[in-house]
This record gives sequence, structure tokens and C-alpha cells, in this order.
Amino acid sequence: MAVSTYSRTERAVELFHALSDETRLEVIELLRKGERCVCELTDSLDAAQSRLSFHLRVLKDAGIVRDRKDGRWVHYELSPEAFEEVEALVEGMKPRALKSQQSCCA
Amino acid sequence: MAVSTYSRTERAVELFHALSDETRLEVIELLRKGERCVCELTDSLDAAQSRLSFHLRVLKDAGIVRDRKDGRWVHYELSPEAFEEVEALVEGMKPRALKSQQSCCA
DNA sequence: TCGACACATCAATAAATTTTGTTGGGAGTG
DNA sequence: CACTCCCAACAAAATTTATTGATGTGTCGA
Repeated sequence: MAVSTYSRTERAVELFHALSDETRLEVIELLRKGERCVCELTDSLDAAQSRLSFHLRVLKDAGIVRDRKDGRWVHYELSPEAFEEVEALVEGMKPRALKSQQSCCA
Repeated sequence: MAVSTYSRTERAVELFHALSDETRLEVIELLRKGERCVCELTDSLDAAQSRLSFHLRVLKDAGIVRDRKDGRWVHYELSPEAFEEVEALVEGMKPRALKSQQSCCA
């Protein structure tokens, strides 16, 4: 993921897109309790393995989760920095306090 | 927008989805400076009117913007509550501080 | 080494989202 | 009323994203 040729907006799109899916949000909710292997996630969510693998990749590419190989298992956990990043983005999207600016087309 | 038959997750999906598009983020950035009519947004973003209308609807349905009719113009502005809502959602997605929970498949 | 297991990846399909062009309605103006 | 402007809504096409089933890689145990 080349960070250099990466605008703030593109990064925001990537993060918000990763968060805009029910299955992925459920994965995140499960991972809040701690690291989990794919097998446990598929069991908990009753989802096909390849489907979950797809969603985990989206989350991983966005930097929302990271994985750790352990024998034949792969464990996933949340990466807290991503949430800080989202919070910062949202903070920067709020309307500016001062209402000095005019409307257009008045 | 029926709030009752609406899970927390579904609401999160709606909000994050609305935020996961470059054009819509650009609209938000423009609206941070204050209320704008559609015509000015189309000019600023160099986008077709029907395209912008589509994106504004997504934002409006998600509660991120609201509109105000004024003669033949329609002005859009950010609704700050939506951003509070997103922040609260993100806050609730962060990993739990205590690392007490075990891994699975150990 | 053989087989089972955990997982990623791929190709094909299905489903959802976005874009484009068009139509129509309400609001102003002459 | 006739005409123009601003915008929403629609339908069709284009694009993107998600699901499914199959295949492949690496690990473990017998």
C-alpha cells in the first residue's frame, strides 16, 4: 500500500468502506474480546470460510486488523491505531464552528 | 427512516457507507464552510447534476446532511449530530482495554 | 509419506452501487 | 401563459463489490 500516492480522501474512503459491511462489523465486534482465529470466526458468524477470508482481507488491507500465523492457524486482532485514525478523520469532517461563511445563490 | 426496526449494526453500515465515497466526502468538505446550493456543488466538483443529486440523497438518507428549500434552490448543510453519532460508534468499536480474554485454537 | 486440517486465492456468478441521459415538477420571470 | 432555471427521480448501462465452489499451499499428526 503506497502511502505516498495516497490522498487523505482516498484513505478515508478505504477505511469507511471497510467499515460499511455488516459481516465486517460483526468480525470487529468479535475481535474486541481479543484475538481470534479464522476458524472461530467462521463458527461464530456461521459464514463460509472463503467468504470470511475475503472480508478479513478487506479489513487487513485497510489496516483495521492484523494477523499472526501460528502453526496452521492464523489469528486476527484489531489494530487500535486504525480507530484513532478514523476518529481523527471524523473530527476533521465536522462543520467549522464559526458560521461566518455565507450561503450561495442567495 | 424507521429507527425502531433498525439495529445498531445496520445504522453503522448506513453511516459508514455514506462516508465511503470520494464524491460524498468532497461534498462534506465543501459543506464544512457552510450551507451550499446544489448548483454551487456541481460547479465546485465539476459533476453532473443528476450524479450529485444521487450522492446528496445518500448523505441525506443517512442523516449526514439536511436540505432547505428556498425558491427554486435547495441548500444543503451538514448535520453535526451525525458526526457525533459516528464518533460514538467508533468509540464503541475499539478493542476492550483489558487483555484478559484468551485466544482460541491455542 | 499420506491424509486431514486451516486458510488464502482464484474464477465464475450474483448482487449492489454508481454513472449517464432523460423526464418531470415546482418556482421564478416576462 | 410561455419560458427558463433548479433540482429530484427514473431507467438503462457501466462499474464495483460480494458470494460460492474449487483449487492450492503450508502445517501437523499418524
